[in-house]
Amino acid sequence: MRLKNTLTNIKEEFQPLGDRVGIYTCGMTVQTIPHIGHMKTFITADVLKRYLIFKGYQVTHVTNFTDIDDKIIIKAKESGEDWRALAQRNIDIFFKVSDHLNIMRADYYPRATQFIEEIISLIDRLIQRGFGYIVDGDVYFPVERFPKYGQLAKKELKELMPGARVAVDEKKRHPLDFALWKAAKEGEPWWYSPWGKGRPGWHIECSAMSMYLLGETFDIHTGAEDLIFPHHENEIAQSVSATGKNFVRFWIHNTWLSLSGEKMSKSTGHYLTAEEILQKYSPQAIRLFFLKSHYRMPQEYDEDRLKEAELAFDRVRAFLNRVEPIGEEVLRLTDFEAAMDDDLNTPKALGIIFELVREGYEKIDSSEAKKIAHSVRVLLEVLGFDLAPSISGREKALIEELIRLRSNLRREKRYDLADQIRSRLKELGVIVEDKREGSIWRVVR
RNA sequence: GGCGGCAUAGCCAAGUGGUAAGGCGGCGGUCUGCAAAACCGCUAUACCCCGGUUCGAAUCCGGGUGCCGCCUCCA
Repeated sequence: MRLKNTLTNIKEEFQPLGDRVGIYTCGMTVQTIPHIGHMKTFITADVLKRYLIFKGYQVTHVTNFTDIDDKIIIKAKESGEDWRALAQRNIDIFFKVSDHLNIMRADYYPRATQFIEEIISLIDRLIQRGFGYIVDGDVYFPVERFPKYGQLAKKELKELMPGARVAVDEKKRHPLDFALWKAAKEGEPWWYSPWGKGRPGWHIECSAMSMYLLGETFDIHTGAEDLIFPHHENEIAQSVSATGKNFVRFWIHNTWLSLSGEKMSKSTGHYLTAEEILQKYSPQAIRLFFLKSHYRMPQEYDEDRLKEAELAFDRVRAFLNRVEPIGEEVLRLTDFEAAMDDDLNTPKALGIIFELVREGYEKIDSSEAKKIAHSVRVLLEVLGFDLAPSISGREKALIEELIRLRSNLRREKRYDLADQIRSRLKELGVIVEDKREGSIWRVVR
């Protein structure tokens, strides 16, 4: 399997370091509820993880929450809510949305505030080794002391334009030095540290938590491309400086989701929440919308594309509804794996699944169709599509009773009533189709 | 100023040297009480432009144009 590594900018053959594949996904700063753009990142990581598991790897997956930072403090102060309650509320919504989208739960969901001790000892280690300096209770990382600074983002220290958009803090020795620890101002939350009361800087938590849970060198770190600089660059600088070891072997970054041609961003308010999108579209359609485009290609949020995905997935679901899956063998598996092995080419993999579906329809009443149904099921599940029925047994029995009644009406040519039942069921999300051999039905949405 | 990404049919989107996957839409047909679904056929002489390399290029090289992003917090 080859994965495009941001560090080297080429597709590299992936081999795990040890028995288990360690994956760290940069999670949310829980100052707001998740928007649809966030979900692209978590679905990308989900597909990578599911595919690795499918290939037989043991995976340890970590997704963090940044539950303390400037904006959380500001927001809490503005609303009068306790900052912990605010963070928890957003975390709760994240889980609700994430589960709804059938994103596999990570093995660990560490929070910055639960790792203060580890963070402090990591900062201490950095200071001991000369990679941290203290100014008025703040601790900064001196980027000039790390020769490879900029290697991930392919930036040269002297070519960067510090202060281009934000005033340079005169406390720092170099404008790009970043805070490992921030002294608490009046009224802010704080923890005790050797440098006084304060809180961790943004980047250090990810180094502390990932190394604690996955080891000082681990396999895969994922996130959206906007985190490459400075966040991931800083993670590397801190971690390597503290341990003297390589930090992450594969850096995987997905693109942003844009909205009306502009980046979707919570700081500008230019975004749509995940919850509102889930009101309008099925989790499967949303997943299909994302996977139809390669994770590293620019993608625009577009309602028409979502509607399209809904129709396309409905066709697949209707096939699986009609044909009982039978068999062991997964057809087209070699093609599917070749696509996925090539840096997770989900658009190509989906193309293979759609080809199978068409072939299945062609041979709808044959045993071949049953084998195809089994194959389609397996492959869709590798990609994380939830194919479980969305209705209860009682609902199913009721619907089938109505269909039976309607069939009798049709036999008696009482089409007015039969059509009424059909259109009423449609309003309720149950599609009825009359075939030569009888009526079939399925649930949409 | 530096760095990176993208440009393929009506729309979305794979394809990185061998003659254009897939999805949605559209048109014609089969089937059908009607509807729907499904199936069949058609829907890019062609991949932003110009030049080059090659037997052969959407794919490689050079030069343009356009759009987006990063160098602030952001998934």
